[in-house]
Amino acid sequence: MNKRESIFKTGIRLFAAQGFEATTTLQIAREVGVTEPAVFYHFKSKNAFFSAILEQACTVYVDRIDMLAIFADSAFERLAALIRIHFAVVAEEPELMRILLRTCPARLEDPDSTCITVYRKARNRLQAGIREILEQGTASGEFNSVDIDATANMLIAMLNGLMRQQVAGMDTLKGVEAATIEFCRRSLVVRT
Amino acid sequence: MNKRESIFKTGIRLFAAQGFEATTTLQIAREVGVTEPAVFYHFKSKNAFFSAILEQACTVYVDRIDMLAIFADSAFERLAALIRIHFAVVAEEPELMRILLRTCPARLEDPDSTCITVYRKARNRLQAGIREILEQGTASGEFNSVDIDATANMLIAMLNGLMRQQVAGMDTLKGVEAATIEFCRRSLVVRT
Amino acid sequence: MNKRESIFKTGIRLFAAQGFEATTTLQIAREVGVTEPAVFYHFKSKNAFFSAILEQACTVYVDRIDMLAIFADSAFERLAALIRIHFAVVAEEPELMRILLRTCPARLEDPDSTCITVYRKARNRLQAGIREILEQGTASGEFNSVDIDATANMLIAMLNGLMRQQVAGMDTLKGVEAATIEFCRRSLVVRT
Amino acid sequence: MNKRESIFKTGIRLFAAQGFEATTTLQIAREVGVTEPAVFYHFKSKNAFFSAILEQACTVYVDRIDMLAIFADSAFERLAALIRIHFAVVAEEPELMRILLRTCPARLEDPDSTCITVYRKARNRLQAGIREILEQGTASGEFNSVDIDATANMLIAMLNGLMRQQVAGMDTLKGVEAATIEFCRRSLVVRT
DNA sequence: GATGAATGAGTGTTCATTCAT
DNA sequence: TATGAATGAACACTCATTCAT
Repeated sequence: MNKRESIFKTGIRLFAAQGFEATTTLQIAREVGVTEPAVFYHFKSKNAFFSAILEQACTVYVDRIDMLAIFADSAFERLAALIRIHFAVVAEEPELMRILLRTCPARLEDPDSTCITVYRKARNRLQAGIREILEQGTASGEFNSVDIDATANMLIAMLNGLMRQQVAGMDTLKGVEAATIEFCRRSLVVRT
Repeated sequence: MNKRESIFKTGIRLFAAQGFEATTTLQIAREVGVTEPAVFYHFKSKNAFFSAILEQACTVYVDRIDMLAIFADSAFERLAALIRIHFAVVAEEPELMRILLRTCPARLEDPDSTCITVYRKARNRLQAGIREILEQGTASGEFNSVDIDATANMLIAMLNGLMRQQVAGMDTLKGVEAATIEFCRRSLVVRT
Repeated sequence: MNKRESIFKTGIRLFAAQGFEATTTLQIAREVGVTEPAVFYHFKSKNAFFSAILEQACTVYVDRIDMLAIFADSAFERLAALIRIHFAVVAEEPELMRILLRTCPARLEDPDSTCITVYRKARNRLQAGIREILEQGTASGEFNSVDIDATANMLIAMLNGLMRQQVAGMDTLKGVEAATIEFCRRSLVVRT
Repeated sequence: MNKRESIFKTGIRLFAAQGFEATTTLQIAREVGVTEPAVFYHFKSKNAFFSAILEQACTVYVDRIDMLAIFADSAFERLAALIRIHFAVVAEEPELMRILLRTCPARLEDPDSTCITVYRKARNRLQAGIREILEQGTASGEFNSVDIDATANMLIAMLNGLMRQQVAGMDTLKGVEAATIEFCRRSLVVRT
């Protein structure tokens, strides 16, 4: 069994549960069953360790967003898929998403890591994806006409808020996903 | 000038800018121009100090939510007012709201304070308010029929996400507020 | 009794006996009878602590060199006084002089302190003093003519070497001082 | 190419540049291009490694001193040769001499090595050599009569100081060597 | 001969907190 | 009210060294 892997996974669990500052390298080591320097053998520093985890969290998220490219039926179906993805990724990787959402921007600027690059990619993919959906939808007449920039911003905030709610709450109300999709459908899709 | 007040205000500023862990009592004392024990004279502990600030943040927020009771024209107007309030309170008290939003749940369970009570009151007020609006709107035929619980949850998540976006971003897109209101209007209000 | 003073004196003793790296802040604290953070309360860091000590060592040394200005009888008497001073200062403050001599240049460049300034002042005073003596002696015909720069350098090296020998050896041969003075007299003073 | 040799040479370079404590075995290994345990394969411990280097430094030095036995023209010529040798050995092996001069006595008492033996031999050879020169010179009437023990000590201190000056300074004043020899000639050689 | 992994024992430093004054 | 001095407990991190492979 790979000890580096164990350390990594324990790190994810503890950082997710307690946050970066409240988690000590000694605690991680103890839970894995190694000594503290072992953590530093596998990862250059606590910062670098956290960055590696954060990078994976970003990667997991970005990968899901990128899968959307295939769904091209209608603008609304793409939006619905985007919403579903945000619920699904929290359900699948709740700890990584909790870390991703809780990480304050200051930590991202850590010079030890390439993590900020991945983080920005995640943000940009989402923003670009939503804007594209709105543009496609309004251009084709499928959607009511809206202020694209502002509505895109609002939708990002909404998805962010929903993920946080899901991540925080132990009770995952399944109805929220459906309600969100319907809410958007009524608001955006032109009635025939 | 009141020293307790100075300490309190400096605490708000620093906790908002750096978070709880990254802010030290020594730093607060220095910025105020007193010595460290002076902070402990006025506040029992760092936790208690932070709780006092957090309580004020909750109070400020709850007070705004409670003001809504007066606006009773239509269900949608109440919802719109609620949205506007969330933008307004961030604009008026950005530091307090930043503290409120960034505070991780673990910190709220501090036994030193009554802060969690106020915090839960805030959450409950909002939840109750939104549910009431949705019930009123659907009952009167003003709104389309929706899953009230799930939609209320979604709206709370959305407001939360929007506040965070506003609090984090230096660029306050004014259009987002209008876009959000319009988004909700199209989704909820029955077309005539 | 002043604890800061105790820490300072213990620092001198231990740094002199063991050097900078081999002396730990914990050890200093224990010998004083306080806890480790007490050292950091009185001195910003181990570096800054050492710099303060080094500064005092430089000051003690510079003060002795400066006293020489009064002795103005003959060039040779001034040189003899300079030599005597180097023996005397080691006898009076052996620990400070040991620290001064052992300090490697790298440590002097510590940005925490003004210590390098004092150190350079010490070097320059000595160099200027010796050159002045040689110039005065050769100009007045009291000394044989010599290469002033090179001879000054040699004399500095000799004084340095003698101080080290004195500082290192527990057996302070009193004869060395006299032998050194006579050695220089025979070499420099013109025979009549 | 011999790896043990590479490690040895890199050790000399780093110990000379940074001193014993500030040089880590990991750093040595990396600069050589091997892993840390490789250093421990070739040398029992860091102490033993350093001792081996120190021993070579001593040997190099002792060998030069011993060469002097051949020069037997006059007492003064032997002394001049001794001085020249001290300048030459620094010019030829600056790193080894830097290590030799900077090594604090505590390190020499390492029980892992025979290094102290060689070190003492170096000291004793020099001391014996100088005393012999002085005895020969005074006995034959070539030198003025001096306190032999004390003058020998002074000359050792002087040579030590000069080596340090040479080792520390990047500016090797060639004049110093000549000035030193002339200084000693004037002081010791009886005028005819 | 050499390495990857791991460790025991420290190292300087920080921080909330206390207490006599 | 407020401070100077001090502390207990921790923290991230380092280093020489070991050992199975």
